[in-house]
Amino acid sequence: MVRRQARGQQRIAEILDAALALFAEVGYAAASTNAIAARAGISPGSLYQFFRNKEEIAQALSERLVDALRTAHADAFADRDVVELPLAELVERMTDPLIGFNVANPGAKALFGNTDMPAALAAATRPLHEAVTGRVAAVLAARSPQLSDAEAVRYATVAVHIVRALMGPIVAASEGEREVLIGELRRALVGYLAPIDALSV
Amino acid sequence: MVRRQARGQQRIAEILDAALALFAEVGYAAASTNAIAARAGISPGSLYQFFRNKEEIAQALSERLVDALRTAHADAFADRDVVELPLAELVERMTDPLIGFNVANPGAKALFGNTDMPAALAAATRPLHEAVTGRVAAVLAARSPQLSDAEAVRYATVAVHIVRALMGPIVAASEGEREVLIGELRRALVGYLAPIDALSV
Amino acid sequence: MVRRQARGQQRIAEILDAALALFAEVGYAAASTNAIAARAGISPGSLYQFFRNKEEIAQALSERLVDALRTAHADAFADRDVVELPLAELVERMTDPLIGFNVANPGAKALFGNTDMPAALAAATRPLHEAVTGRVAAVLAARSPQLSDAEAVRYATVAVHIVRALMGPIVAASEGEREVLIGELRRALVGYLAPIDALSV
Amino acid sequence: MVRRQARGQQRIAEILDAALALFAEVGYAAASTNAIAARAGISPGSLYQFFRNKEEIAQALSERLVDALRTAHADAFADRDVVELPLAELVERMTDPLIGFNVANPGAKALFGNTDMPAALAAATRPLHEAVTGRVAAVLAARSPQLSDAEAVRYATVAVHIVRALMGPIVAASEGEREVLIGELRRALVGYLAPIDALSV
DNA sequence: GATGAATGAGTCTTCATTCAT
DNA sequence: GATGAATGAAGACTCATTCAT
Repeated sequence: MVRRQARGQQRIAEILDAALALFAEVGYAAASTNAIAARAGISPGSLYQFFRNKEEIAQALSERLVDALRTAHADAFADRDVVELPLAELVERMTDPLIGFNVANPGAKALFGNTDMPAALAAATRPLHEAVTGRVAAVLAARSPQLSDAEAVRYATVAVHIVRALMGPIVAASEGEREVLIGELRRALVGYLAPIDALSV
Repeated sequence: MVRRQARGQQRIAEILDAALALFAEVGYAAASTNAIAARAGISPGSLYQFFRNKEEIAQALSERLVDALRTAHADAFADRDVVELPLAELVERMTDPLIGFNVANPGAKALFGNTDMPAALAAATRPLHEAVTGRVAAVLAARSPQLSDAEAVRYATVAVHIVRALMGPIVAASEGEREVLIGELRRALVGYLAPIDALSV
Repeated sequence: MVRRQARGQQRIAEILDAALALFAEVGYAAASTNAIAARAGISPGSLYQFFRNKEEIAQALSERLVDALRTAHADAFADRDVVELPLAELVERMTDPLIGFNVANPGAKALFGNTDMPAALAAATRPLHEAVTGRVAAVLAARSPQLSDAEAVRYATVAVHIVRALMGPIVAASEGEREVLIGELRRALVGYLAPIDALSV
Repeated sequence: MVRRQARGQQRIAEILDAALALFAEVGYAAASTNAIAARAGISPGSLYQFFRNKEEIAQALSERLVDALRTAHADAFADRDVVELPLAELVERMTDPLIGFNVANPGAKALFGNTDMPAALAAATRPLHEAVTGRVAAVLAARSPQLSDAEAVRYATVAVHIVRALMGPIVAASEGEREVLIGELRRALVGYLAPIDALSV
């Protein structure tokens, strides 16, 4: 039984890998479930044994991203606390794992870096976006206790949108150009956040 | 003959209106040509008398946006020159017509505010993006002559991405929330551009 | 009024020219009436002022072929009578104008050299085929009075089918190869007809 | 699994049967894939599980014909060798299975007896025509070793065209008329081939 | 007579999803 | 659980033909 579930988990992982890879290549809409199944080495019917529909795949993938990001985030702040860092370094530490993940999994763009998704996809990826935004809001609130919840969320939302907007170009850029763009992204974030960051003077 | 062509022009306008409205509701991919035709009050065949394929509709729509933006931009700077304004006001003047247009035509988001388009759409809307980015780059270069071309284009690209990223939320927001978001957008742009704007000391 | 009709006749001729040219390039089925009209330099509506439907164009074209062939045939036997010639020369004289016409108007293949036409086309071109077959049958009967009508028609039908079958390759062949194929066609016809030709000993 | 594939093979056969029947009735161009599917008792989507497009159906059908003809040909010469027969009997033995097959499957005319095909069909059926012509050329060469390859192929091509040309009438004819036409076809072939057949004195 | 927009059924093909085995 | 055939509603696009001007 454990064996069973283990195999099931592996199948699920394989499907998600296949989906992510396909999303990277052709985008969410153009990635057919049959193609995902084929790339995962299973039959279409089997795919539907694990996911009720295409949307659920995106959902599961989103959850996987949430987990990965949670871990990365925790790692990034393992040694120092969020309130001890200068803003520039904070931005760097928060931004780096996100970029790293997206560069490593370009398919994530379809879930994270997309601004105009079909309604279904938007719904499926909402938890991902909320998780990311929530974490950022928490950090901002921690550093600037005078912020209301609404303000923290608003600033976080804007900041996350900026990150998402530049993720596409960053992932698509050549090695060299990428560094430059990452620099610009950080500069934009610092420029935006400095005025509302209590720890920045 | 003139009558004919006048009617033709009107049909084209009606089709583009219908397409824009549908794009606003369901996005580019989900807007079927048959649905566009139906909404324009014509038959599918008629649509193809004016556009060779779906992509061409997006293209024509893009051109319409380019024209509208060119006009709006010219109007915005009719009285004062680009190099005479403080950065904050410059941002406001450049940003306002864009926002106004997008709020009035929410379908524009599918063409302008989208980050992950099907290849065909991306090709069709490239001129639009280049026109917008080019205009911004020109303004930046005019204010900061020490910038290389590449730098001007890079800063403009990033700035435009930021605008596009926030256009979705701005358009979707309620009246009140919208103003707040617009304020944040401006703050983000000023924060990003001030360090490289020669006129901002 | 005469002027009117003259212009009408010319329009008809232009349409038929356009149709023939298009048939040559893409075949009957793929030649759209709109394309024919465009190539004739008129509007689709105008085309239907002269022909009630696509089939009628093929019909008119067939009639034109019938006329052309009648003339060519008459010319070919202006100096000598059909019963005075050796079979080989007879075949040559009957075959030459047909080949000449088809080489000059490759579109004719769609009407004459086709074996498996849509029912409508077959009906429209029947008169053409009957005219050609009828003429051949008449010649055969003139030379071999002992043939019954049915026999003359049957031999003529087979002979014409052979000609049609080889017309495609002949028209498509290069200059040099063409002569060889024409030779083979003649040999085939002579071989087939000699046994039933009273004048061939 | 074997069961599965067996069913697949049967479906393919059913589709090809349906296609052949429809081709017989309305020709290749007018036979829609939906109609083929309907006649095969399946949905349009199912058809595309076995064939990537309409052309591939024609291709598969051609291959089926090639196989059937190969078998028939082999049977026809099981007892005697090709070089031992008088020309008239050779013609009969080569011609009979072809006629038999076409009479039994009148749709074959669309693939085999057609002279003016859409480009796609022509490509799909080339192997069929080459197989038939090749076999005839081989027989001619075996009987007349002095023939060059080019000559053998040329004579074979012409002979096959003659057969194709008369196949339509033969298939369409009534029982009685058919025999007569078959006789004429043989006579035509013998008349054409006798002069170049070394074994016919 | 001419124009060209309009029609709408029909074409090939795709794809998310289901179901018998 | 797995398989892969089956489904059928769309989708983009075409084309012979009609009709208002």
